[in-house]
Amino acid sequence: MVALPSLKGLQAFEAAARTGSFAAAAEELSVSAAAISQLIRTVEEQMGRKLFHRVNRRVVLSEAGVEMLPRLTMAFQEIGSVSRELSGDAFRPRLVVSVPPSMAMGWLSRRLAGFVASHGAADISLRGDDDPVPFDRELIDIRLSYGPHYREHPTEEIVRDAVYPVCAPQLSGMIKADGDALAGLPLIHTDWGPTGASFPSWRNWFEAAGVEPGRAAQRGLSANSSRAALDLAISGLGVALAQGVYCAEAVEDGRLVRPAARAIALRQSYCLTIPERSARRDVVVAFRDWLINECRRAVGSPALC
Amino acid sequence: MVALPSLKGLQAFEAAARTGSFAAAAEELSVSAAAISQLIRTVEEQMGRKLFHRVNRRVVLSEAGVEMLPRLTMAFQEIGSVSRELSGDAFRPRLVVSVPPSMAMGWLSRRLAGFVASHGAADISLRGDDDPVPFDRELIDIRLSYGPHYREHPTEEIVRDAVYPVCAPQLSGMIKADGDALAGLPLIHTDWGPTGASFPSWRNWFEAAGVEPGRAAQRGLSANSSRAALDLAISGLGVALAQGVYCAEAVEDGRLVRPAARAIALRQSYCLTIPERSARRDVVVAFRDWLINECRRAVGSPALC
DNA sequence: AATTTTGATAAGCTTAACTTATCTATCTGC
DNA sequence: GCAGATAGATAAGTTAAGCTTATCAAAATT
Repeated sequence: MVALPSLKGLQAFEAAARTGSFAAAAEELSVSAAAISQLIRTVEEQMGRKLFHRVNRRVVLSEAGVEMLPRLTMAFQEIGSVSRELSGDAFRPRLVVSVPPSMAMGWLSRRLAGFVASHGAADISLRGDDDPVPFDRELIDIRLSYGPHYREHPTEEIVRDAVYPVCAPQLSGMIKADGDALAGLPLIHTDWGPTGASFPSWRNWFEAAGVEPGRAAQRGLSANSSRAALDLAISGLGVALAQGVYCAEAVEDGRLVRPAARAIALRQSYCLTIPERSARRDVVVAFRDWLINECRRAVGSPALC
Repeated sequence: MVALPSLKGLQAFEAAARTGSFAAAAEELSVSAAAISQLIRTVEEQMGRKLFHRVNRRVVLSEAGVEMLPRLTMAFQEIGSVSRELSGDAFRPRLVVSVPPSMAMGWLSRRLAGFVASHGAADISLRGDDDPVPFDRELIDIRLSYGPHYREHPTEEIVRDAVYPVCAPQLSGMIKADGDALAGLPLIHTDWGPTGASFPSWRNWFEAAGVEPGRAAQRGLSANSSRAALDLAISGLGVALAQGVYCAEAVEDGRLVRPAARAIALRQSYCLTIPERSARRDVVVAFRDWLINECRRAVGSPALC
């Protein structure tokens, strides 16, 4: 940062530009109107550019001023908000969590109450984002993603998941031996979305099982999210190829069964990325530990076949 | 804003916390170390809270300090960046445009060069977002969405689109009379996604055409985006139900034909939302005019049947 | 053990930031 | 059209926020 102009000057400009009058800005900052006038003149000199057009004892923002105002407003608002929280007697830490959209919707939001219960209250912002996420612009504290993107930030592999067939118990009557076990059952295809472009399809599963898929692997229902596919499976509409994280719970409590044991490990692990700046914050560390635990518990052991 | 503590004090704190040392902060801000020490002490007194733990002639950030540092860093960076742009001899205006993901990918990114060519250079950030979008956090200047969300910001209806069947010219050989024209053709189903939850399906189209859809309306290919559906149609794999904006161009240049004339108007118009703060910026106004024009041209007249 | 480094504190100085006062152009209400 | 109010510019003088230098002490470094 070289030769930053006076912060007070910029603050005066911001207030004057936002309110549209030097007088109003003076009132807002509890100083005299003359002070505002001088500060802004100084900034204009330092910048070498007019920020206001003086016309008829009235001021209108110059183009440069119009362009820059929103960003300054945001910055000063953030500073004000930080100081207010800091001077209050207690502050709630903020935690910005980003996960793939499919997780944000059901899986994580259902479990989040558990974290809030076991740790203190925090202002948690849960975001469903596809990679890549803008860590700095959004001040994201922790990101869960499939595979290690973000070489520029410390990243750890959490757990390697697998996909395997699941269906409702009613459907499992038709099961024969592994391999062509699924011959008669309707298949549910999942459109994994951008996050899971490399996820196995039914075709891959049949290949791994050493079975000629026949026509079955092409037809059937399809859903455009893991979540939707699972719901269809639970409703008994077919066999879905599901990730352990999402379905292990339902398998354990009996809503789903595994008509065939073969699982295909995903090519990459789930990864946790925490930018340097957030790594030392207590909430972030606590959330990291909690999340890793939840992920491993969710995947469970049954996935490993 | 009541009793904001000294901006310089916060700036000193930010630099010291980020670099981890008063001495380094002093160097960065080109002042003496004593100045930093005093400024930070003052801020701590005003806040009524320690920001650093003094231990052994060394300082470590307090919890409060750790929590607040990233936000302050971002705010001061933004201020620095604004001033640098302002004091440079020319500044490129920033323009943050948000559209539904399906538009960001192909439709808009292909046309954007046209805007850049006809107007000056600008730092354009093109975002594909689902509604609702966080106008203020992201400083979005202009948002195109399907239907009027955002009552809190000035919003205008741009154009009402329609969906109609399109297919590759090779497929159109099998066309009979309107109505059951599509009887023999494979249908491509589109998963409109959250943006277009209310978009018409093939079932709706057949109903509007007064034809019993039979089994055809249920089977066939499906794609999880308008874009993908159109690509399939152009490849000759079937008839897609497409929005005018996306397909009018391909219809005009002959890559697609309309095997049946009936179109269904969408329930809502495309809407443009521009928050107050951005409404007076030149780039924003120019982009608004350009975008409206592009949308209307893209929809074209053939949609209106 | 000597040297360097880092932060705290004190005393005093500089000047950015502020106030008050005065002036002028414009708008408002009769 | 004329008082009165209003908004900003400018000048001159004041204040205190912010700065420096100097000194000290604890630790780390050599």
